[in-house]
Amino acid sequence: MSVMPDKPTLDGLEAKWAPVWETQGTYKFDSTATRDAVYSIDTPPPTVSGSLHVGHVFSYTHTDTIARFQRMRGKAVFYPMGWDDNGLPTERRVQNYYGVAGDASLPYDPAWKPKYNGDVPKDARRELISRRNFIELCQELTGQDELVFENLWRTLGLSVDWSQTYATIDDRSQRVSQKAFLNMAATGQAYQLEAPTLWDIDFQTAVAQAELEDRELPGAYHRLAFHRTDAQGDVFIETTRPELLPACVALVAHPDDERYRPLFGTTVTTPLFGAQVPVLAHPLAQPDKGSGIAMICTFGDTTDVTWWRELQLPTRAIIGRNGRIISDAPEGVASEPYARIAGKTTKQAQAEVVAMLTKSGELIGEPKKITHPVKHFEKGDRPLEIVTSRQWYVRTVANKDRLLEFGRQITWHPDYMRHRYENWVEGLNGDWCISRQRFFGVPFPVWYPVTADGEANYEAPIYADAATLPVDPQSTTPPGFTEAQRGVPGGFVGDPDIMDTWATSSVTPQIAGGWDEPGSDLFERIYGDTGMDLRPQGHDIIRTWLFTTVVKSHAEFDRIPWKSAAISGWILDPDRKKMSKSKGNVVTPLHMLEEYGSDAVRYWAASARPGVDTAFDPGQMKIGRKLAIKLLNASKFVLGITGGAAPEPAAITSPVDHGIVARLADLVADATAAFEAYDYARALERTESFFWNFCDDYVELVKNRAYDNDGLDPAGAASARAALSLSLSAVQRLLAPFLPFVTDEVWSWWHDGSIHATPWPAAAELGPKVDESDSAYAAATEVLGAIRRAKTEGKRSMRWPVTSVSVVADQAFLDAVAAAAGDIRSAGGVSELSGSVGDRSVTVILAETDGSTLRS
RNA sequence: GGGCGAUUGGCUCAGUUGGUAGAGCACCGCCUUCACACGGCGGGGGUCGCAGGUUCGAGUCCUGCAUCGCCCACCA
Repeated sequence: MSVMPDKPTLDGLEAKWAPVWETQGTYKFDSTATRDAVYSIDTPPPTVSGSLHVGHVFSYTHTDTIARFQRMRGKAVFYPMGWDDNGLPTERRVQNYYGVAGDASLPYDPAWKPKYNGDVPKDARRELISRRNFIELCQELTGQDELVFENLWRTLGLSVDWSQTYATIDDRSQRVSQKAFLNMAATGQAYQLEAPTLWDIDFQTAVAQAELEDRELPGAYHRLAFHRTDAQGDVFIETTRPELLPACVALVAHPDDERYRPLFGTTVTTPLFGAQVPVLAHPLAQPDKGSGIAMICTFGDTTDVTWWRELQLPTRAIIGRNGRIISDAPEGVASEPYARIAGKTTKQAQAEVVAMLTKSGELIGEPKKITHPVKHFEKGDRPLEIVTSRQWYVRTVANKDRLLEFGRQITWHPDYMRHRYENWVEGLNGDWCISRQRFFGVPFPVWYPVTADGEANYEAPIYADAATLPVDPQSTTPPGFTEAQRGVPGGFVGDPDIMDTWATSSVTPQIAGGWDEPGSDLFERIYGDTGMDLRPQGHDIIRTWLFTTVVKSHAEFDRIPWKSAAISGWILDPDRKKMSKSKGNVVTPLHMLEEYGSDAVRYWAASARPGVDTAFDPGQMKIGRKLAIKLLNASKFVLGITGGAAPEPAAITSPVDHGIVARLADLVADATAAFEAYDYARALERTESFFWNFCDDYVELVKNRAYDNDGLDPAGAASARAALSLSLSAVQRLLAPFLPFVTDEVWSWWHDGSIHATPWPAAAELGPKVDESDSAYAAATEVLGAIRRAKTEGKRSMRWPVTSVSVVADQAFLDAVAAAAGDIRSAGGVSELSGSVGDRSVTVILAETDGSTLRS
């Protein structure tokens, strides 16, 4: 127990209580609890290379209120924290922070040190360093970032068990990712394939469907003349990408399109490049697009890939991995015009092709300017291209039905978020490409034999032994080989790629739960046969993190990964635009916590309905701060009356006291049900509403009786004190998930031990519920309201005496008033209180003088 | 094109089995030392996006429409 200060304040409560929770292990997971006694949370690992913003504070607070509720309900809460330091965002941050770039061909230099530390001059050239040096820098910088994050989370009051942390690039995560991969490869759920792939020409890597986004870009329809080989004239197509003309392998129109039906099966010659291509029919061709007939290029977009595959067309690839036109013309394409675009970017090539077409007269009319959606890698700047490459894939399309069924098995909060998932799964048009041609990530635990003629044989991958994980095939050798055999005929090569960041994030339950750790039964306790309890996350990553986790859980366990998914909304600017850094309106979270106090910021976050996009609103934080201050003062006042004695429900005898307790019982039931349905916002709103009513009306009504200054009514005093104590205890605990700092402070004034380790209020502790008892309290409140109104209208203070109050009402109301008469007279300063039957009215007559002269 | 959500006082939002519209902020007025001026009390202010329908009765259920926002899609 700690001493109740004379002037309670919120200042310093974060610094006071966060260390206490740490040293007392308040949030430590009970690793002996069995699965049914555990509540496990698949915490989102924040991207440490990014900056924390109010959106993080917002959504992590939501999860924390749930964690705290479950803990008070008696569950052993497994609430870990992960750091997402894997992947491109970290690479980019390291490149900019240290002024370096990775180069896989360079040897490792153990003595190398970075020249800059976040102070890279604008004109500095990037120093090329080895992959291993680069990765060491990534680990160094993310280590620093993690400390900043942890500090913020502790200040915010997240009830995370800080002994349960992981990083998505640490050995454990790598081991789990690789083990999951090996298992999928063994069952055929993962496979490799040489095929056209979405490709980012700047990052020089394959990307997955889930990482695409459309961006509106200006473009133009170019009307081109293809020549019929039967000399019957020309066929006109419209294209936005004339530079792909040499990659054209066919024309295609809808099978029912009368205009082109006669042409099906014939051959035409491409303008400029003179290639012979067939005219074919396919139902994906849209008669109302352009001229209704399109050129198929290898590859302009994903539709081209579909046509190419389904019509079994040849390949004329002209775009290289760097986004430039490759040097050699494809088979059947005129080499002279091709030489003029070879080596150029697509943009330069387009200008050149248009110039040549104009000269040859095969460009009909002026290009028609349009804007159209173009596919981009969500983290990239230039449009994606499609290039043929060998990649690893995880099966999704073949499992659609099962994945949809899993989506229905998961309980979604709010429920309608389920549609996002279903929409995505139903729209899948290719398996999940999980390999990336990057540096910082989890390598594939795979080698390939090198044949006698020096080529890697991808058909016979050598998988790492699971017991040796994690492995980096670039620096370790497969069983039975020596390092000297690397890259030589008869030897081996390591798979050079790393996994998609989601390939690791999608096993966060396994990573956090120590799935692969010998001798650990943690995973059984937190996952077991049911999956974890909760996955909290944003709706923007349903198609990535949520979906891929379900995919992995399906592949490994054929089971949903968690019972519930709680989807948070976004933080919007006050003007309802999505908050973004580029607009310069991101508020620094730590500054915000310092300015308003952590409890106040948490109040703002918890006021938002689950899943609802919410405006950043300092006003709401001020209200939260007022609530916290009110709790300090009301607690001090009530404890001053009761002396901090434990509540004794049996002492409650007054109808007014029964009234507040009955309302309290309703509140407890309501808040509990709301929390069980993940509606923390409702639980908060109800509790807050009760609490203000308790302070403004109930406390005012009974405080004189509770003091019992003249000692005439000890039973009445005991009754009031018991109800005050009972209410205060319950309210403090009901607010604990939202305002952890101030509630532990006020709880410590009359209890040993943290409020956060105390049971959630239950109906049983409130004593037997007395029905109808609310009417005395309700009547008292109404009459007191009339008295206050009279004083306000008479421009008197609330302490001004009242000569008489006459209540006219039905008998039931009069009885209720009579039952509360003592409290009404005392609280209102009423000399005479009378009642008569009739239409309800309350007449208040104020005293002529306030009587202060008499008193003195 | 398909899907989802939102639309309630100036602002931000509640309104859970359909029963005469609520809160906070803002605004106006009143009240100061005895829990709280980081306070208390009171007041004004809304035909609940529009149009139909079901019902004794609809902010609440059904249909259609409008506006805004988001997700998805094979937009040559």
